[in-house]
Amino acid sequence: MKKESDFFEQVWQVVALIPRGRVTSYGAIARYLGSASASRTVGYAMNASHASTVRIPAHRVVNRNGMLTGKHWFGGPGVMQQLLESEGISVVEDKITEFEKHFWDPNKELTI
DNA sequence: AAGTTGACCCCGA
DNA sequence: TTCGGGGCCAACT
Repeated sequence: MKKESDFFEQVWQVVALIPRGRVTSYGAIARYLGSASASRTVGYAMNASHASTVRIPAHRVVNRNGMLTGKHWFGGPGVMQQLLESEGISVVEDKITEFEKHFWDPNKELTI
């Protein structure tokens, strides 16, 4: 069988499992996949999220500081923030307020 | 095959 | 506090 479980698909799976109103970080996903230092690759996978057949809530994935680094990739500035606010997440200056409260760690919530 | 890129993360000055 | 450099992994050219 062809390895459907590409790194991208694994990332998409985790992101797709993010509950509404929660966010996670690239590093957390990378660790969940086993490659703790592959945080950069996780972001790269997000770039290819549009290739996935399922909708990938990439707006729920932010950097370690809770900053919306990839908002520009959503087709326009403010789109990512609006999506987060729509889920009850406050975003100020491209940063998620109370990021710790909204943080969702796959290693913690999900069982490997 | 080799070099470059990327929506990152960590440490030092 | 802000700024700079290094490291890590996978995909792209």
